[in-house]
This record gives sequence, structure tokens and C-alpha cells, in this order.
Amino acid sequence: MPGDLHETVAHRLREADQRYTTNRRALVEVLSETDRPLTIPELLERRRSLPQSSAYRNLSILEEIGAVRRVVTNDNFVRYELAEDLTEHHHHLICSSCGAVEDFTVSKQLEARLTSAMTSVARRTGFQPTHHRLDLVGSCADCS
Amino acid sequence: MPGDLHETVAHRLREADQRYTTNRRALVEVLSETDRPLTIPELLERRRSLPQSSAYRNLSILEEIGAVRRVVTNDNFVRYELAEDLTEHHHHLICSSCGAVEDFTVSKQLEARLTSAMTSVARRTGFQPTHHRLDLVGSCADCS
DNA sequence: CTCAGTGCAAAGGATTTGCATGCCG
DNA sequence: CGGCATGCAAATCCTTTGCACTGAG
Repeated sequence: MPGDLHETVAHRLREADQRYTTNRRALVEVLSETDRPLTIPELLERRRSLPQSSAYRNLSILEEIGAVRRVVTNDNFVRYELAEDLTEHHHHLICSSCGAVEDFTVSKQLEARLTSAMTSVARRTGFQPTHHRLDLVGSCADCS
Repeated sequence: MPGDLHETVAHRLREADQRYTTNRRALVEVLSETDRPLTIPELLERRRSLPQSSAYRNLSILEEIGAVRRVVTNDNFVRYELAEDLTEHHHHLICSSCGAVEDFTVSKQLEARLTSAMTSVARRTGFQPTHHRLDLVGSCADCS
């Protein structure tokens, strides 16, 4: 699916009459270099030249066009990661002590069960699910 | 497990050298009367006499002693619900359009599988999970 | 050239905190 | 009485926005 990451993002931006500018490319690059969602401060630290307001603004645009995903956990920082169709379906380990977030995956079998449970809930409730979110909350290796 | 809700909360507060005051009881009451997590504005609306700062302060205390749980979703509002050991294990339907949050449950069988997956991830990663979080994100009946 | 994108600084808004007062134990 | 809890208002801090400038197409 990924093909060429930047090309895909550029294409989605063009569809929305948006440009793939230096700042936007920088964001995508940073996110593609890490294996966990990053907070805005973390992003800014990795691209010192990027102004905060551009980060916020471009991340919402990249989210709108489906290039990145906004990840909300328990602390007061929003995090961003590449959209799952540009990477891989995964879940998060959330440390309730220090707030750290790591990625992990589960078996295809369990995923399949989750998906079917989702469908059945949709039938029962009239809710139209677009995706599910399975996180483990606890204490990371450093904190325990 | 619930036994007497207020007695349990009062007991947990005492353990932490805290009092079960009128304000705290009001919060627990409101949360026990609803079947979904509430935002602070929603809580204040249901107990007009409760000052905002008391709500914030007491909710964090109630969270610390394990009487309520802080629920973070995709919008900019934190929500609170009674702790699961005072109610029942459940999950959330999160509407990405209007932000509404509803409770739902899945089969014991699926829960068991989730729990065992959790254990295996813990073994692989050194992460100590305290609980899991399974949410469905999508569009609620009103929005779709 | 034109207009989307940029960057600075100021505004916004949920949440937190300082402090004087009230009240439970 | 003593100290926790309260409530008001002011402060915090992440995030958003206004506006004049810049640069991509």
C-alpha cells in the first residue's frame, strides 16, 4: 500500500487543492522516521526550523486529507502518526505514569474478531464505525 | 461488586485521608445517574450549585482514589465516568462528527481473548498493562 | 503575478492554582 | 481549634487565529 509515501501524500493534497510544501514534507518525514506517535513539542524538536503555528496548521490539514492521524491519550498532549493506510494497522501502549506511547500489533485472528464484533455492535446500535481503537494502558518498562 | 456505591467511595476517600464532602457526593451521584461519561460542562449543568473549580479539583481527587475514571476522546473535552469496579467493564462508541460518547459492551468471550492478548503483549514488551481500552470511532445514529 | 502558505505574536479556551474564608472532625 | 475543603478570580498552557509577508506554480 505505501508505494512511495511522499508521492501518495502529494497526490492526496493535490486532490484537495493543496500543495506539498517544505513544511508539510518535513512533518511527513519526521513522522515516517519514528515508530510511535509524536507530540507537537517532539515534532518541533526534530525540525527546529519549523514554527509551531505551521506545525499545528499543517497537521490539521494533513489529517483532513487522511495523511496523518491525531492520537489522543491520557495526558494533555495531542500526538500525530502517519495514517494507517500509509503504514500498518497497530495499537498503542500508553503509560499512565509518564505518558509514553508505543506501538504494538496483535494477531490477524484477534483483529478479525474485533472487526466482526464491531459489525455486530453497529447493527445493534445504529452507530457507523469507521475504525476501532484498542489500547493497553499501564506502566511502561521504564516506569515499573 | 458495587455494594453501596457511596459507602465504597467514602471508604476509599477515608483510606486516603480525604473526606466525602457534599461536593464530592454530588459528583458521584451525577455520574451514577448516567450511562455515559460526562464532560465537566455537562456535570456543572446537572448540579448548578457546584463551582467549576470544585468540580475539577474533586474529580482529580476522585480519580486518584479510584472512584472515577478520566476518559479522553477526540474532542477537546475531558470526560468522567464512575470507575469500572463500581459499575461494569464497558467500552465507548465515539462519534467523530459531534463528539458524542456512548457506552457499549462486548461478549465475555471476546473480552477473554483481549485479556489474553494483553498478557502476551506484556510478556513481549515489558509493559505492565492495568487495563485495556477498546473504542469504536465512527458516526453516531444522529450524525449519519 | 496571484493566492495558498508562512511566521510572528496575540488571542482563545479548557484546566489549574493562589488565597482568604468556611466548615468538618 | 486545626486543617481540609471551598469558591472566586487570576494565571497557565496547549492550541488557534489575525495579519502582513513570502514563495510556489
